[in-house]
Amino acid sequence: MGEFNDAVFEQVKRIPRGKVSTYGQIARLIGRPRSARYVGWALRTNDQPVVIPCHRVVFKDGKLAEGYIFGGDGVQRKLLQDEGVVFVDDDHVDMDACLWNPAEDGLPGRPADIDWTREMDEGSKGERA
DNA sequence: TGTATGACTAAGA
DNA sequence: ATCTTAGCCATAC
Repeated sequence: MGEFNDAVFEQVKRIPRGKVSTYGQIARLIGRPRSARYVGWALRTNDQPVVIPCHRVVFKDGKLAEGYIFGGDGVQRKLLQDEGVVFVDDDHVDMDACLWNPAEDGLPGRPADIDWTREMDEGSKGERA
């Protein structure tokens, strides 16, 4: 395994029930803002249902990954809905209401006024409008 | 060893 | 909304 994978799982496990995160958001949290793609790869190689709530990780636009491995089509959506996640249609989570804000759950040293819902790249990291 | 390949995302067409 | 391309990590062969 590697630090990258471990860091991914560490962050995914922090996603609270009823909320979702995105691949890109996880990537930024572990300091690899350009590696969103490999977050999915990490989860792929270690699907531990329940222990690691990877069903709470979705696309930035709220869409669910198509080739979800847990059990097939619709399973991920059902899991999320059971947790209280709201869907705007069959394939899209209501990101406006359900996107997890990492700065909200007592993370030390992280200003609460950073807008984590916005994409950031290396250059603008930590800056606010 | 080297290469191919993915549960992504932003930007441009 | 859909399609392409670049970016860049861990694995499988």
